[in-house]
Amino acid sequence: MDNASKNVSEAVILDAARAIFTEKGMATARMQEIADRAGINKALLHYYFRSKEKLFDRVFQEAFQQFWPKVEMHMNQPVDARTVLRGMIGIYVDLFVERPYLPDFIISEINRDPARLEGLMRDVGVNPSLIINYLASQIKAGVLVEMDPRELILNVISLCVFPVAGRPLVSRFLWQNDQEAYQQFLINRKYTIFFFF
Amino acid sequence: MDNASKNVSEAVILDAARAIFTEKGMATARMQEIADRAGINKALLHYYFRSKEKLFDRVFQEAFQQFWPKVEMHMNQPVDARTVLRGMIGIYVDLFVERPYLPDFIISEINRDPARLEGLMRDVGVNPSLIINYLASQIKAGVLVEMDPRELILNVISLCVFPVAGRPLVSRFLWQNDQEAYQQFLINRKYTIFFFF
DNA sequence: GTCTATAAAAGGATAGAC
DNA sequence: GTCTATCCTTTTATAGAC
Repeated sequence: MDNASKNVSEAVILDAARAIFTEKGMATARMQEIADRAGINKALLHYYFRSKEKLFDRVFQEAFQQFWPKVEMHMNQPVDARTVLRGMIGIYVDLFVERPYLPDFIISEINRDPARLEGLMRDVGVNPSLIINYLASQIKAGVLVEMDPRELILNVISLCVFPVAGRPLVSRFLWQNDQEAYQQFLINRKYTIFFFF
Repeated sequence: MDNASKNVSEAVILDAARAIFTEKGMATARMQEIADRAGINKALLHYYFRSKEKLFDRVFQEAFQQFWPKVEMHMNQPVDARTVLRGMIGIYVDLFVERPYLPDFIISEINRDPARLEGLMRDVGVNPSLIINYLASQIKAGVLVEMDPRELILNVISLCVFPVAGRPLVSRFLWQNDQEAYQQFLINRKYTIFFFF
């Protein structure tokens, strides 16, 4: 199909779909709402993407990719492991400041259909053993705290993800709904999380 | 209404609704599926609880209560703060081993409708300042690590919640889908999380 | 490629018999 | 209290004109 012949480009639709899907999830999102946001008609959605499911798949794969930051780049730099770790935390904190709905979106939809994972990992080209082996060697060398490397990764991600995914809960319970203060706290996490390791 | 006149008790329906709602969430859950699981007819669901929304509210309030463990009990015991903290971690680990869908259920539904929080906190009688003040005094006394008490609580809960909420993701990525090993790891967290503090 | 109008399906809710 | 049958609304998906 010729791209020049498309007036409302796929990109416009995908932007709208991304916003609605990540905020509401597959089950709650409505095709009508996506069409409205894209400034087009419902029928046109089905013209570009045959079904809600197919549109969702596109959006979700892109979101899943975001969630697996390219930490491999950092690993090859001539810096020590603590700097790599600091960089990884920074990537997540920045990502979630920009896209706060991402964590709960990924978690919920994977829980809804875990079988989806296999295809995603293949398509996105994820290779966890790279980072695990790197951390293992650095731990053995005494550069990082003594800990199972998988547990190290899991702890870092836990500390990055939950404060964002559980934001309404946490900001209400612990910050008395002071959204400014909580937002600042989340940004500062770039440094405070690192103190643990 | 007379309880003796009920053959299929509310409890049976609530058990079924709890299982379906916590696993699939409000939007994905189907009244038909809840009825099937309870071994009854769809119409009977509406007889006991007028609507899906009302049935969901009952289930969700009960789930929300579970999520706010009664740590106040522990605080009044003549034990040091580190023991209280260890007890709090144990409560969460045990709860999530028993009800693994709880964390994502709470997080997702609160994100879907944050306004719900106010009513819930009133009904359940939550008072966060109790535990915050207790931890603050213990930190000042040097019993616990130097840290904003709210951040301390948030970190503990993050480390307890994410490994469960993100289980399919984490067990596939980092444990190569070895469910037995991952389950054992989750149980062991009762001790490993505590090492951080 | 984009629209209006409409079909088709799914799912929550009610009527009425027993 | 429990069931079968049915209604009604919502929402996805398609037909067909321009």
